[in-house]
Amino acid sequence: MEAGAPRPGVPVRGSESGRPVMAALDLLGRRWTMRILWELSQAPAGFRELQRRCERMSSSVLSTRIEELSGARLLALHDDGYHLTQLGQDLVEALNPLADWSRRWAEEMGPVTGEGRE
Amino acid sequence: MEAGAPRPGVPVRGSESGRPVMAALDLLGRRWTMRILWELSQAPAGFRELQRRCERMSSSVLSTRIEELSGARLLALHDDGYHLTQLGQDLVEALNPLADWSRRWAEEMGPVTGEGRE
DNA sequence: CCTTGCGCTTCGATTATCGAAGCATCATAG
DNA sequence: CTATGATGCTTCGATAATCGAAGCGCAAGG
Repeated sequence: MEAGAPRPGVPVRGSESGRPVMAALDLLGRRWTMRILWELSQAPAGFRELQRRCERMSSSVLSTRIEELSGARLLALHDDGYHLTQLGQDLVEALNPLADWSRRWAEEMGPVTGEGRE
Repeated sequence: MEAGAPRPGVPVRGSESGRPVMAALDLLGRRWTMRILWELSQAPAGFRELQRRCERMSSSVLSTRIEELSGARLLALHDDGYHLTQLGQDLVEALNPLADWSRRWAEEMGPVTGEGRE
């Protein structure tokens, strides 16, 4: 059985507080979740195509994540596949500063020291 | 053995691309990571105190996370305990829009149906 | 009928996380 | 010196999350 998607106002994995941001962090903190949102922000996709785009993530997990994200009203299934809701798009936008930060982080960490591959 | 902290420029759990933002998402996507950053942004804390603040998270995981986050230069240990680096503080700030979004999300999801604890 | 693609489920194997116990160290007290 | 209690951190068996290949039911095409 499913524990269900985290929702604001309800205690959540890793936090008893039920504060919205904690619920969000819990939802986003699950594997593949942010990647799915990112991919769908680029273009809608059906189940199998989404799986392909996410480097062949496990279908069982994709199924679970779709359930959670649908329940959280971040995405929905149309004729042309899954796509973000307005709420979902807003979330992706809220994540933009993180992308900016990560670039600065990359610089700070310097050109890959040590055992960089490639 | 440790796989090591994700670092920008190096392929990462859930992404072969090595794009900085994916490395960041991988790092943040691990359990307790964001919570640890959040707690340290409120005030520095030693190992055991940090564990207490995070609702008694597993010490083994805390140890692992500290290793990862230190390696990523987001926190460091001083005499007064662990505390965020500048980079770490910047990350927490980059996460602020997420907090804003989560409040709107909470509204959209409607007044907690069922047994909400407010 | 046969094949292809679809959304999605099942289930055994692998990995991540948990959590109680313990180790080594330091400080204070007796 | 011993004892006690705090620290940072590790160990390891148990549980939960994730993986991934196989398959189901359905619809469309040949």
